[in-house]
Amino acid sequence: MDKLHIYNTLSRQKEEFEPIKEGFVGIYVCGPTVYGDPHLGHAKSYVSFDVVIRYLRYLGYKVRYVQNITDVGHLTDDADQGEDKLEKQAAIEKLEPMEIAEKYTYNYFRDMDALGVQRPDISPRATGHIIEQIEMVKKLLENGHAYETDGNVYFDVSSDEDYGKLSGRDVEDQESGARIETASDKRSPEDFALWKKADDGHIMKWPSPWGKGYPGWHVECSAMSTKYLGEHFDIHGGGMDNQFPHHECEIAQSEGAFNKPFANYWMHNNMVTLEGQKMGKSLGNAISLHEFFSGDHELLNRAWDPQIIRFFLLQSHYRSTTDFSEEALAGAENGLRSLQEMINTINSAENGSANAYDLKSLRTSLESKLNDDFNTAQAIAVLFEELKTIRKQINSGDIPENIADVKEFLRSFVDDVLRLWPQEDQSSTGDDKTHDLIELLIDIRNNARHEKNFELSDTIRDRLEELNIKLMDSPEGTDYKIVK
RNA sequence: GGCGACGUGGCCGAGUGGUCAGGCAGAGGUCUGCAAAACCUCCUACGGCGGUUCGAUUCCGCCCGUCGCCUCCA
Repeated sequence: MDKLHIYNTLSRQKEEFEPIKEGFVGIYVCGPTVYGDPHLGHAKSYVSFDVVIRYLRYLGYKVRYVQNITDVGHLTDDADQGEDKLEKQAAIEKLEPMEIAEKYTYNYFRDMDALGVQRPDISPRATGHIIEQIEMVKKLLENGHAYETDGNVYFDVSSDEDYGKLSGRDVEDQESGARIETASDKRSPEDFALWKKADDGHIMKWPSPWGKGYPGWHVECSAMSTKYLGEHFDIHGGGMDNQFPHHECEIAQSEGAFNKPFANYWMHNNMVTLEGQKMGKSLGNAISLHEFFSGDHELLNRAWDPQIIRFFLLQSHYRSTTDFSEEALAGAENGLRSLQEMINTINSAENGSANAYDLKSLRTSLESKLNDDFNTAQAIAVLFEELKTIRKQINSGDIPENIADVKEFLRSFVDDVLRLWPQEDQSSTGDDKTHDLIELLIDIRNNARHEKNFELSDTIRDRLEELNIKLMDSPEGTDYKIVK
């Protein structure tokens, strides 16, 4: 595809992307509720959208990326009965709710940084936008889409003909089988809370025209996306599990308050399983990202470099489910290393004089893959094939005359967009003394080899390998690399 | 019960109505004192049963299975 196409959940098909304002993209992605450490599901979602953002920028768009931090209003249970997740965790950890929010916001960014996820341009907190949320609720009341009962304000779903258009649901069909525990003051079970009255035990509460209370979960996204991206913007993203009810409610609120379309394109990433099973605390397999990075979990045999997890995720499509297992990750690790070896070889090639490599077709081919709803899996396949070809040329001594352009392009694509560039100068690599010492040992070993003292030469090689220093002989001499 | 997605070779995973995904693992070979790396070659799958078609893994129907949502979740 020569133009960017995005699968739009609203239409259930791929559509050519056309921004509202030429050259600019406003995108909102649902962020985390900060009451626990991020896990593989977060990784899938935010790595997926990271590539979306990076690729939009690569294409030359000026992007404003907004991703909320939910620190109030998200309930543990039924939207009417549950406890606030932050307050519940605060009780467990014996901390203030805002301490919980700070702690897990910190952990969230720490782990996302490790995965190479670019930070959003704006990370608005729900608690920092109570006024905006109250204003939004007032508008909905004025427009007849909401009603107040005894300090609670609910959205009146029956007032919105379009309700269900995103998730393809028909409100009337939802009753049977679903657990219904309607709060007594709601007119209809599908109505949802915009503002909740706080009882005395509630810590996080604010004054409002309806008394002291706190905002409903869905309204924060409507209020904050509007504040930073406008009432009508380009792309809204999030996990598939949020399609209903969260995103459906956002649309209802925003379109009900402003009487204009909300987001043009809705993107949803698919879910993650672990060894074929859904992850969940009750199943005992909810491993946090931090535990993956450190290997510190009883279900894990070893630590997994964040970049391996990123690569593994990008090898599948964001709209497919991803099943994690250590076996699959090990395969991904070898694949990633081999890809990065190719990049290193190409990147260290000197200027050449052989026929130019057809960079334009590589570029076109890679772009066409990402233009097709961000098909990173195919883009990576193209990279494997093409980089292998380039390396072959370099190894045979025919370095293309445009090798500098090739390097520059790889930087912009593999590093800036996919973020799979080889990690440079890790730990001991950059140390000059270490380098000199290894070279010294290589010299000694090569002398031994000339004298056919293979016992000594092999000892040197084996002992270095024990130190994770791998020697590679070639007709041009001996090279080494430090492996992790 | 309702809505939706999916089922690809040992593993992970794209994709398509009729020549190829790709990666990992494995096998053989070239090179090497040996190994590693690199290079060459091989391993040719599409849940089951029907239907449409000259031809289906790709379209349709049914069945089986897995997963998601319908209630908090990326």
